[in-house]
Amino acid sequence: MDVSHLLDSLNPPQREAVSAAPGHTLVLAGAGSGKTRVLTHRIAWLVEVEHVPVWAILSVTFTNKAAGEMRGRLDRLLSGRTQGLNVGTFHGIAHRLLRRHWREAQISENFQILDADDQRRLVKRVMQGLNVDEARYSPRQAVWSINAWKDEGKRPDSIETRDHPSLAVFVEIYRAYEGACHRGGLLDFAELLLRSHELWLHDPALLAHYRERWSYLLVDEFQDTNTLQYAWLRLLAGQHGQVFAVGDDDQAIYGWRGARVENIQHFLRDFPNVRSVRLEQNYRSSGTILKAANALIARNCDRLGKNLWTTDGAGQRIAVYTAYNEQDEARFVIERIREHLDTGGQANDIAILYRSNAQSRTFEEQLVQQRLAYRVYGGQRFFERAEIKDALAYLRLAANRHDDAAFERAVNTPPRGIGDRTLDIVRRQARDNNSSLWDSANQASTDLSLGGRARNALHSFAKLIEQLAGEGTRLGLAEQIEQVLACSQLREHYQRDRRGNAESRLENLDELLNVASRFEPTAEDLDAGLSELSAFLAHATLEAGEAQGGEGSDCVQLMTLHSAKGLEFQQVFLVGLEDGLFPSQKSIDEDGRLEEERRLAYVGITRARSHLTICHAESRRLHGSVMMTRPSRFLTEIPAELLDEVRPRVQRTRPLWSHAARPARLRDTGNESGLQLGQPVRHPSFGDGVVVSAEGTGKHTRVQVRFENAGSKWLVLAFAKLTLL
DNA sequence: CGCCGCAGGCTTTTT
DNA sequence: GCCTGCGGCG
Repeated sequence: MDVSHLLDSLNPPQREAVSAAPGHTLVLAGAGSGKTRVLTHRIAWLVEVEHVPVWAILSVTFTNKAAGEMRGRLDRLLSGRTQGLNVGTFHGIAHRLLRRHWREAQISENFQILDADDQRRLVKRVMQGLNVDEARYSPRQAVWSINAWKDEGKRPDSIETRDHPSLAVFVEIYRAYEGACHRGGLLDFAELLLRSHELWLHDPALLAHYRERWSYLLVDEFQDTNTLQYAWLRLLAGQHGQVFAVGDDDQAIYGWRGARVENIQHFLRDFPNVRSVRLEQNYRSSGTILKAANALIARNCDRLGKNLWTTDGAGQRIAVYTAYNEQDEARFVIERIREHLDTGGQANDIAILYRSNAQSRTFEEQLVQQRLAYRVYGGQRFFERAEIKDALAYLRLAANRHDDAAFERAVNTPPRGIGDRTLDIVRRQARDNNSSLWDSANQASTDLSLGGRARNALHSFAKLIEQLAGEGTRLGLAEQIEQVLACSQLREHYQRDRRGNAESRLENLDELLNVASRFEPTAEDLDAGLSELSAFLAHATLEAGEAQGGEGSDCVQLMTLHSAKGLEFQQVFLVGLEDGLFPSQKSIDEDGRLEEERRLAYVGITRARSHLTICHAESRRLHGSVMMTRPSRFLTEIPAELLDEVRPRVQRTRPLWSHAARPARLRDTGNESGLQLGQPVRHPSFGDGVVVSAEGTGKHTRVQVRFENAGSKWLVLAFAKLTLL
């Protein structure tokens, strides 16, 4: 068998991974080392050389984008022989599994998926039903706890609360929320995974079937798996399944949402005879950029250890610019971009990467001013827009009357005289009878606990939904949505909306019709028994779509470091490298969180192909007040000989501000209190520190002091016993 | 019902 | 500083 077309384009370690003998394989793939290539070629190898039937292969990714990319590459590599090959996200695969086995999983046949927003609302409702004091127990935290528990595979009964009474409140919320989800046929994202895991656990025959069926498992971004996903994979693999895991512990940046890098080590421990392969040759960045990345990441402990190298030359040094403030930083970056464009460069080559979304604003303002095309990643996605969710809520309700989340949304949007008073009665009744809002509303519209007007309103709402459900079954998806928009008067509602965005809302609704008319359920959807409507609704929630269009157009890209993972750009501007921003203050304050920030910096640096520019500002407006900043510790961790200071760094020893450059608000505070930003001070209990920010006047003056050993504190000047040093 | 004003929060994001 | 959500009022 001639396998040259699968191996020729690969380097020796890549080849080793792709052609690995049967068994488990761990590929530690450094940034830019061709991991997707290895994954796709491995699948092709299994199919063409090992003669594994495509349906026996399950390839799991985290994002739809990654899954789509993989599918596209495989189509080319296998020249279209990918019928029946399973490539998908953890959630997508779990979803299909549950659609097919809803009975065994003990869930409603036409269950709906809750997105983060639906989940938040529902948890809040549940908390109100339980009379939980929202000031003491925030809905935010409740949602977070529930998701964290689910990600750990825990149900309310298996959570130990004896030592933590306050935890018990959250467990009760979790329990009540589970009840509400069950009644409404609703599954949140984590539930998809947890349910399918439990489905296998409780149904050995079914598990055996899937173990038999999917005996070749491939996992991308293995460092991002959480406890539940790992358990899911391990269960599915069993004794005979072969796992091919690809990951990079140095690019693990999602620990804060439950990802466990340790799963890489667990894989080596839990699975027998894992062959591991390191991919360290980098095909993306210049030698200098790789040196910087290597030096930085070498400061982390507990690494599996990798050192990126390239056959390319050193290339340019990394430019470092010290700006006055965030305005100056943006001005500098945009000037550089102008230069690049003026010398014939493409805007597409350029990315501005930052730690937090709030930073994009300054850049956007100046890009607009300079009339440069740009695109900001992140933000609201298409199917998460209020008007879209409003329209879909009617369809959801038509498909499943007991969907309380959809009911809450649709019942009074547009306003039809079903106010909070009425709804509260409906909600209480639903709670008392353990029924859905729909049933409760229908009951309320006949009994006399409500006024006539409210009864009528509820009654006509119910009629509307029945009508949509009745006529809808004969219509195509787009017609069905059109019918919703017309009959519910949603369209008029948005037309009347004169808060300035009526136009874009209507455009979005039109786009919804477009999307719906183009939509076709996949073979897998149909296979799992989904109707066109259910498939569309699931698609809307599981693949909420791009946040912004303009994908193909030539523009500068702005995004957070997190969203930049997996991408590469000719020229990267890494901005806001200041302690407190990047690394973020929270990760400095809390123990053991710095390494993840450092990995984030590593991800940022390794996005650049040839030009990397790092910026930091000496002062920055953050949460409303101006802060003095220090260059990020990560900047000092890059060897100086790799850096090129664009402007000599201002001496950190006084004067920090020339009189003219000092912002007015700061000057005021400075004059009155005799304190200057940067002033070293001593506090009787916190020790020595430096004034980094100030606000207020007279006896209300508060200063922020960054103490050497006690972190940052806001102190009221009149009371704090500060000594000037 | 809908508008307005105030308080509180505030890193990162996918599914 | 900006956004969200809530409560009060017309």
